[in-house]
Amino acid sequence: MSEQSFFEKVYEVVRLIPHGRLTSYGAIAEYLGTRGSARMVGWAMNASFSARENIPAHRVVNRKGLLTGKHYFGAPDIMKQLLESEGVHVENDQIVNFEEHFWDPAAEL
DNA sequence: GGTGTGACCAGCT
DNA sequence: AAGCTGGCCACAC
Repeated sequence: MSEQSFFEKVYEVVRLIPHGRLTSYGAIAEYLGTRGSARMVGWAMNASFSARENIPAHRVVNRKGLLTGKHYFGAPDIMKQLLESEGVHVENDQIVNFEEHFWDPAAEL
């Protein structure tokens, strides 16, 4: 298991995010044991577009529930529509009731 | 093999 | 109160 790269771990956790749920970079980083390196998770997401399989990166937002990486989806509206498509309300590039949709891998896994 | 980077987080001013 | 800086670690050149 530990043979896989850090990116692979992040990808798998992101894939395990339930439909209609959200999590933060720091939560994933903490679950992976690299709490101080939340940036690594975000960076892994950037590489996720290079990944062969589709990574639901739109389910990952920052601690404030803000769609920081929306611009990286190729269009600023894709991330928002993906979230709304899953029943998650997004307003002003921010998740509505983020705490309710928040999914903690360390708690669920 | 060293430097730079990066979709963050938390603390300090 | 709000803005800014530093720190953190893994990957690419």
